[in-house]
Amino acid sequence: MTTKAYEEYLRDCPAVALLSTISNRWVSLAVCTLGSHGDAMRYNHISREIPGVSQKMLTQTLRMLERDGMVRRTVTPSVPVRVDYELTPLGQGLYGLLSQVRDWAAEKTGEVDEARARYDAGV
Amino acid sequence: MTTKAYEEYLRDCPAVALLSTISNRWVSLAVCTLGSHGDAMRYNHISREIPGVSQKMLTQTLRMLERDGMVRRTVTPSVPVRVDYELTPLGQGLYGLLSQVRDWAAEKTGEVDEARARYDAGV
DNA sequence: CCGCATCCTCTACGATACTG
DNA sequence: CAGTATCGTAGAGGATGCGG
Repeated sequence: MTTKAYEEYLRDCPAVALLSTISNRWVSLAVCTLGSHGDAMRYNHISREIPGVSQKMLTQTLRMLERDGMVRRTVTPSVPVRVDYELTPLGQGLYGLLSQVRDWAAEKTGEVDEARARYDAGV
Repeated sequence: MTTKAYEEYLRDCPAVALLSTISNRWVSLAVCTLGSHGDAMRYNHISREIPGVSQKMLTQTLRMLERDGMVRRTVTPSVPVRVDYELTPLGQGLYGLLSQVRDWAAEKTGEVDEARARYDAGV
């Protein structure tokens, strides 16, 4: 439900609000997918790169990113329709950060796994 | 439910799995709070810095971070009990990244707001 | 091919109450 | 103070089917 106090926090501190909307697995996966590919990608291409994402969530996430100015959506009215997505400069800026988080995650996976094993054993 | 394909994706690609667990608002808020404060913080102190977070979510998040080796939890058995949380070197590494995302969010808030206004008007 | 609408299921999360 | 335990709900998110 998100408390009243939290909603006020978000209203008073837009940076936290934006951080909160960015801190979402579908957002980071979508941005990283688009960013690492480099140029525009078709809808099905993106969905293939994120195995298991439902079209609902993918569409919803891409729309949100488009609304926030992170992604440009281009419709080519052929038959069948062709829709391309690409990061805007703003989105590329975010990708620059998120890709570092992704790389950090890749590098630290082992360390985290060990910590988990230690924690689970120590209980 | 998270599809079978997605679960396999997480299993096959631990970096994505870790990225997904990090990409969570409570995680980023907790890490940023601990990181920007610099040294150890008591439970109530953290909760005051994140207005509106429920104790349930805060405890759950801190436990997860502790299990993943990002946070050290220190219990001082006085009366009443005193519990301190601080980032481990691993957690500090993550903070180094997340703080950049936070700063970026702060800087780009205006740009995002404009994009939203444009999008909403354009519909 | 892209994606909206519908329905339905789970689970994330909040509220509340109780303990060492 | 710093939790745990329990319960209830809103909303995330998946499955399915239709339409341009």
